[in-house]
Amino acid sequence: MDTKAPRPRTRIQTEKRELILEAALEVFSAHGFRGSTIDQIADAAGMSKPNLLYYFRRKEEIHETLMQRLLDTWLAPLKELDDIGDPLTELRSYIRRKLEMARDFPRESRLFANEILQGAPRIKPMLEGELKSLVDEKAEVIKGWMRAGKIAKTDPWHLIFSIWATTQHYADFDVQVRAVLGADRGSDGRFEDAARFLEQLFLDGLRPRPDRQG
Amino acid sequence: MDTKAPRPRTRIQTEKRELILEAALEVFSAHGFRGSTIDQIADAAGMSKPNLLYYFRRKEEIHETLMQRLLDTWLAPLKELDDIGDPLTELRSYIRRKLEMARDFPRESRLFANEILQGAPRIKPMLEGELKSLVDEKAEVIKGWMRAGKIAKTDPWHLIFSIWATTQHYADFDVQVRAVLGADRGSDGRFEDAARFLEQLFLDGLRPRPDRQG
DNA sequence: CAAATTTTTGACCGATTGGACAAACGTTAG
DNA sequence: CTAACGTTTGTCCAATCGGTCAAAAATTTG
Repeated sequence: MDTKAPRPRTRIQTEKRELILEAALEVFSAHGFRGSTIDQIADAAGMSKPNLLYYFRRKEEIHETLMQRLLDTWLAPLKELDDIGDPLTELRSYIRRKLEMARDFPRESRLFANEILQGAPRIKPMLEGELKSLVDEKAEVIKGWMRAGKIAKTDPWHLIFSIWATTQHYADFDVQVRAVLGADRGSDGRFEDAARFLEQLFLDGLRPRPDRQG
Repeated sequence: MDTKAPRPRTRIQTEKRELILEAALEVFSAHGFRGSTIDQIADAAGMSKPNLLYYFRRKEEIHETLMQRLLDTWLAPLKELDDIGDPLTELRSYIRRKLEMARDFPRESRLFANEILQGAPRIKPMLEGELKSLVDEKAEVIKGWMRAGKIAKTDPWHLIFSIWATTQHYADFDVQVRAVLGADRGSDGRFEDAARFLEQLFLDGLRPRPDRQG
């Protein structure tokens, strides 16, 4: 005999769950897990607390669902880092893609940062398993490029870290970036400036070199 | 007539306040402000909650005191960035100093990261005032180096951001770094590897160049 | 020593929190 | 229409939280 068949999901259930997750992303990313209350999320989703708890039985369940979705989209750019094509171009577009994600999904970035900052209590196994495997695999690809003389020889793991750090910084430390750049420069051109800077940094560094064009 | 003269501090007061701040740093940096309870801090400090509240009347008072101290030590390395000496050497030692701080004061780094992540509710004025001034000033110094052809021309503000991001990453995302590097490489040599990598990144970038020595 | 002052504690309080629950309401299929 | 099922709400609860308070204990001062 089979155990309880999991009921199919209603139209309303699908919609409302989506609404809740969107609201929860907003709230969790701004205040962290413990800093957020079910009431806040329910408010943001335009429903009552008991109603919200009808769709997600516990606060943790919302957070878990959110994290699972997040991780897929979050690692997608790295998965796309491929051995085909010019190495420098590949890296450059990886950096650009990560920077675009920081611009377009800052809440997701902050949700992730919050989790890691607190010691990753809920996703440590994933970090040590899935994430480590993926990074190790891509590190091998990068090592290949180095052996082939296509890019400078250096530590591929720390290279990946530095790309994560510099790009996500613009989402996670957004308030600080805005404050330092000021109202004028802190707005629209910000990400284009960052993209230009990071490209130059990762390609050529700071050591002055003779102008490559007249 | 003068208003209440603020009583001088007792020996016990000085000691116990220090004990509490140390405990609070541990707890706040691990769980964030809202995620931490006075009981946790009192426990970590080896005293009862009412006893702790005898030295700091409110939870926020502990956090404020902690933040004030933090900011001084946190900005010290940037303040030391001086116009004397070789620019590349100056930048290299700034990076090294920041990396050492991430290694030696990871809790302070995480406390700061927590505050910024949540939108810097308690220190935004400082970011827009003191911090912005300091960064603007140092950006001018760096611009001078660029005009003099001592380092490559690029955006000095984003350069500073990238140094902050890459170095603090090793404190704030420590769990992730450890998980990805694994138990073996995750331990001692980690910071030396990072230092070597960052030096190479910031000086020469990734574009392959002919070996500078036989 | 004794008086004054500082430090520590146990008991307590009101507010907030995550969550339970049954009853009411809405929707839909036969 | 009506029975069955899905949805929503008001009310309630126990636990936890930040913080108070008076009184006990320890320390300092004369």
